[in-house]
Amino acid sequence: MAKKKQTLKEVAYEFIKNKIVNCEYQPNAFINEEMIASQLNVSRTPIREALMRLEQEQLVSILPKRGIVVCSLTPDLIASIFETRLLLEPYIIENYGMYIDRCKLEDFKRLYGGDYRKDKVEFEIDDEFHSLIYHASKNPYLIKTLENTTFQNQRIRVYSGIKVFRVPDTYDEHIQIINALLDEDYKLAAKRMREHILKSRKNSLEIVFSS
Amino acid sequence: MAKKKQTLKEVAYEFIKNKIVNCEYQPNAFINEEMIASQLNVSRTPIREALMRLEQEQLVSILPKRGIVVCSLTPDLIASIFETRLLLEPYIIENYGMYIDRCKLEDFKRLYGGDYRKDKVEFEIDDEFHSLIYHASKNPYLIKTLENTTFQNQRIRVYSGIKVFRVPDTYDEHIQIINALLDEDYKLAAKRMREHILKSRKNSLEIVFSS
DNA sequence: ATATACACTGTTGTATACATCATTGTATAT
DNA sequence: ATATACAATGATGTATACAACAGTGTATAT
Repeated sequence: MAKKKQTLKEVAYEFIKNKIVNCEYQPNAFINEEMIASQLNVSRTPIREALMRLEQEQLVSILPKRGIVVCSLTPDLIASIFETRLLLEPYIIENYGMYIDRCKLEDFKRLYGGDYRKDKVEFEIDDEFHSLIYHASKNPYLIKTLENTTFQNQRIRVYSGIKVFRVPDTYDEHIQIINALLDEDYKLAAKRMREHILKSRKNSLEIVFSS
Repeated sequence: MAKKKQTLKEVAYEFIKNKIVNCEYQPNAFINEEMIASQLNVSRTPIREALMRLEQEQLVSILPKRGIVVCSLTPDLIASIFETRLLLEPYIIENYGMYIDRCKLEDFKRLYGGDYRKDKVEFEIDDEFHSLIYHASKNPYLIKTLENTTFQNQRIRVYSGIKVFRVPDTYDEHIQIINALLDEDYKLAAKRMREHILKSRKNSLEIVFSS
C-alpha cells in the first residue's frame, strides 16, 4: 500500500475526523487546538486548518474567541442526514447505475455472500459500497454532500453504542441492490436502495432515541 | 444596517469570494496569497483560512506547494450545478413550501410586479428568492449544497458576459411560482420551479457554449 | 447581600519568520 | 544538440510569538 505524501494539514484532518466520527471526541465536547497539536507533535497551524475544514463539514463549530466544539447529534440532524440520503442515493443509482464498475460490484457480492463472517463489524465496507455508487454520478456537489452524511452516519453508529449494527440484514440488502444493478434494472435498484436507507433510518432512530 | 464584528478570516473570505464569483479573479487564474494579504492589509494567515473554505466550496483548488488556482468553469461543472438544483429545489418546494414566509413571498411579488424596473440587472434578487425557498427545508446539507451552486451560478452569469440575463422572463417565472405557493399548490409550484431551472440551464448552456 | 468594576486566565486570532518544495533556468558533459 | 545535474527562485507549508478577547473570579462600594 503506497502511502503518498500528505501535508500535516491532511494528517491532522484525518486524525481529528476519525476521533470525531468514532466519538472519541464526543458530541458537544470542547476541542483544544494546542492539545491536539502536542499529540501530533506539530504546531497549531495545521490543526487550525483541519478544524476549518471540519467546520465546513459540520463536524465542529468554531465559536470565535471561545473555542471549538464537536457538533451535537440532534434528532433534527439525523433526520437531515437521512432525508439527504433518501433524496440523493436512489436518484444516483437510477440515473447512473449503468456507470458503476461491474467488477467492483461482483467483488462486493462475493464479500457479502462468501465465507465472510457476517457477525463481524465492518462499517467501512458499508460506507465503501455506498461510496462506489454515489461516485458514479461524477457530480462533485452530490458526492461531497453524501460524503459528509457518511461521516455523520458513522458517528450515529458509534454513538448509539452498538457493536453489531444490523450487519447481516445490511449485507442482504446490499446483495439485492447489486443483483438489480447487474440485471440492469436501475429502477428496481433505486427502489431497493430507498428501502435500504429507510430501514437504516428506522434502526438509527430507534437506537438513538431509546437511550 | 448593523455591521456585526467579523474576524479577518471572514472579511478575507467575502473579499475573495466576491472577486471569484464576479470573475475579477477569472477561471483558471492563479491567486497569490501575499498579494491579497497586502491588498487587505492583513497577514497571510486569514487569507489562507479563507482560501481553505473556498476550496471546500469548490471555487479554488489548492495545489500543494504550487499555488492556488480559481476553479475552471467546465461544461461538466455547469451540468453538475443544474443537475443538483433540479434535484433539490423542486423537492424542497414540494415538501417544505408550506413553511415559506408568506410575507416575504408577497414582498417578492410586489418587487417583481410593481414599478420595479425590469430591465435592471439584479442577480442578487434572483439568488435571494431561491435562498428563501431552500432555507425552508431547514436541512443544513441541502442548504449548504444549494448555496455553493449559487456561487457558481453567479460565476456563470458574469463569465458569459451578458448584462441582461433573461431578467424579465425570470421574474415572470418567479411570480408564477409564488402564485402557486400562495395557493398552497406545492406540486404545481415544484413543477414550475423545475421548468424555471430547466430554462435557466438552457440559457446558460447556450451562452457559455456560443463563445 | 448585591452590584459594579476590574484584574486574571485561558483560549483563539493574527502576524511574522523560517522551512520546504515545485519549478525554472543555467551549466556541464556527452 | 540533447540530456543530466544542480543552483536559483518564488510560492506555499509550518512553527512560533504575540495580540485580543470571552469568561471567571475577586475586591470594593453601596
